[in-house]
Amino acid sequence: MSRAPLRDFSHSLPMALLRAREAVMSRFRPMLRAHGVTEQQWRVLRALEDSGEIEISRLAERSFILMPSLSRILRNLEGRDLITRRAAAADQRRVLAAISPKGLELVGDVAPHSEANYAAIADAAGEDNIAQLYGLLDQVTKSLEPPSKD
Amino acid sequence: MSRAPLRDFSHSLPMALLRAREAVMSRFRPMLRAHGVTEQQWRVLRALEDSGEIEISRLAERSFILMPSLSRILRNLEGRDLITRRAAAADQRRVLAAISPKGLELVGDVAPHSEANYAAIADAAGEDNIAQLYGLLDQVTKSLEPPSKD
DNA sequence: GCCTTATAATTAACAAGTTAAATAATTCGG
DNA sequence: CCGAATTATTTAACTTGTTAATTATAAGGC
Repeated sequence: MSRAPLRDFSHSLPMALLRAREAVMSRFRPMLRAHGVTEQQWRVLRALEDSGEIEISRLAERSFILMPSLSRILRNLEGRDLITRRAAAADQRRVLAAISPKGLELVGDVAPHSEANYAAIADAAGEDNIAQLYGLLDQVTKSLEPPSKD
Repeated sequence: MSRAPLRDFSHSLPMALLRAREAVMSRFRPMLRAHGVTEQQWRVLRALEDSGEIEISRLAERSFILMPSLSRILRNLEGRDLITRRAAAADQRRVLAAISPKGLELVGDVAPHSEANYAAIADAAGEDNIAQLYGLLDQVTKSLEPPSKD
């Protein structure tokens, strides 16, 4: 038998994950765009609403956005008065971010549409499949992450 | 009971997919980088090796890269003599791309490392989990895609 | 109290994602 | 044939991802 060629191109795990993510996000992006926020800006606003004022390093972890990207996103959101930033009193290196009233208002406007989308997705794909997918994704992700250092 | 707040921020399907994808890709990117290609450039080269000379619209579908991005990537790869581009004889609008000998050589160099990485990932996450994940991703993706128009 | 080292955040530089607009070639109706 | 509508690709403009370098502040050793 001949040497196995490269894995069949259509069967790549990163591609399958990308495709699935795109299938989901394509249902969200138009709605977010209509409200003037990108997917990542929305993640940041949601995370800030969830956490209250928070160090931006932790915000980066929670929203799963790298610091350089987050830095630009916060500059943008601050410029639109959707968030506030201030240096921490105890340590001037640390920056604390918080969602503003205007930001809260935006989240309030967008949230119902977001929830409706999630419901439509769960309906189309099947609640059970989604739940199973969550579980499997978490499991695989954890097994691939390097042993955490704390 | 109070109105349910927004879905728990940590339980978003797009985020779970993004995290899983990042867990996988973080094992590939350094290796690809060492060979001077990005993840997307690698996808394009692999797709071209797989398909032979092909219309770039179809290449976009296969590599799951939007045309504007692909256009830039092909310009880059052509500039490095890793691929060739030419107009189709029958229809001058269409552009055909093909991998070059130099591109094939690069793929040959990178492929063993890529395969080793896949094996390590399958080992770490469990073959069964990966297979199950593939199936579920395909299923969910298909159920969310709009009914194809052909 | 200094000087080195470490840490938090930003900036830089380049590649890619996303949407819209522009360009160029083809098809189609008359 | 000829001009309007279509189709394939590229370009434009803006945002984000990725890695490396830079800046500013804090912590520790002496």
